[in-house]
Amino acid sequence: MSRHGQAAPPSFACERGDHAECMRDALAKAEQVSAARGLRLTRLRRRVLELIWASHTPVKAYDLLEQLRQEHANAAPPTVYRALDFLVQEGFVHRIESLNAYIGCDIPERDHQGQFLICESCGEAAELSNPEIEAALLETARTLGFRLESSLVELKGRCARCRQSQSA
Amino acid sequence: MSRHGQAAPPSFACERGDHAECMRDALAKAEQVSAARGLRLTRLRRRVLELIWASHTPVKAYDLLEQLRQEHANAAPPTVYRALDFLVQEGFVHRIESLNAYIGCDIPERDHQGQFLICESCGEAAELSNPEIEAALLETARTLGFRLESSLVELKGRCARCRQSQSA
DNA sequence: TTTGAAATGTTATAATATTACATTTAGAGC
DNA sequence: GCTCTAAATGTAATATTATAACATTTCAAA
Ligand SMILES: [Zn+2]
Ligand SMILES: [Zn+2]
Ligand SMILES: [Zn+2]
Ligand SMILES: [Zn+2]
Repeated sequence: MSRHGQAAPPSFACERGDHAECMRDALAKAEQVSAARGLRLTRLRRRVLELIWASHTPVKAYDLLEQLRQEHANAAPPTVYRALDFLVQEGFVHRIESLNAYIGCDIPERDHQGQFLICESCGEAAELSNPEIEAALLETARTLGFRLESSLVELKGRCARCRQSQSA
Repeated sequence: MSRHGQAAPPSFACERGDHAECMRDALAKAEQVSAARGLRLTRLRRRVLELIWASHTPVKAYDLLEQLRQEHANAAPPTVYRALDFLVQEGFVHRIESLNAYIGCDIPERDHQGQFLICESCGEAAELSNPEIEAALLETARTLGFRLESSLVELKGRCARCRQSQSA
């Protein structure tokens, strides 16, 4: 239920009609996880997380800053970068390196790195966790005697919806 | 032959004793490929490529700029960024997104995206092209109806040599 | 030899991120 | 409740990375 239209394929990134639901769930989970870990999800950090989830596409630090300033006159770059550091550190958001942008993660309780599909047409990004990709990465590292600490996978192209709606 | 020491494992990135050889080969290949494609590998572009190959680790744009300035007083940011744009575009170098840095590619004749292993201890980076990783990425994209245009894989950790020499 | 496109020069500025130090806040222990 | 401390935030300055805009030069094709 709660689909946008009849014929359009679902968004690959968020299939719910109401993205605000995603946000509420994410914030609730962030509260939970923070409590469990003894972290301080302060008003500021929570608000930054909320602003990130409010967007359908990955958000840039200075866009967050601009939004913050409207409700918090003395917000400055460190304000947002510190909040982002915390949120990334704890897995509530991922940084997408190829975009210098941030996106919420809906499974912060699981320790992992993001793998992303990014549509260059609509700008949406979807997180994957494909065990085959992970296995191939681990195996490659192992073969080369490399101790893998972190991995970054960012795939760009066009999502199904954009291909369909734009004749390609 | 041409090994560095007795017991040390070879560098995972460049196993030749003389890295200058890598550079000479890369420049010769760049000349070849440029001629074949009707490209202008100008003195400036060639020099930037040479500076990139001269380093054992990925090089940052402003480090290149600083080096260029010593022999070319009016070098400015656009000087280096334009050369880099050309070199990346034509596949002579890859950009490593997670480092904001550039590294030479020794197979510019083959159209591909880099996949990298990056040692966080010695800073060296090695390009891979693991067909299993590629297959897993393609398959994932296909399954989601995504038309894949480019992919980015950057793996960080510690190389065999660093693990051995630093007791881990 | 003209001439037009590509490359480079030049200046300025945009976009992204961090350092350093001061102040405030929130919770632990009393 | 107080006190103390560590964490979080405020604040100013600056570092790093990258691009825009327009002028000039170079180079090869016609
Ligand atoms: Zn995630
Ligand atoms: Zn799309
Ligand atoms: Zn390559
Ligand atoms: Zn190493």
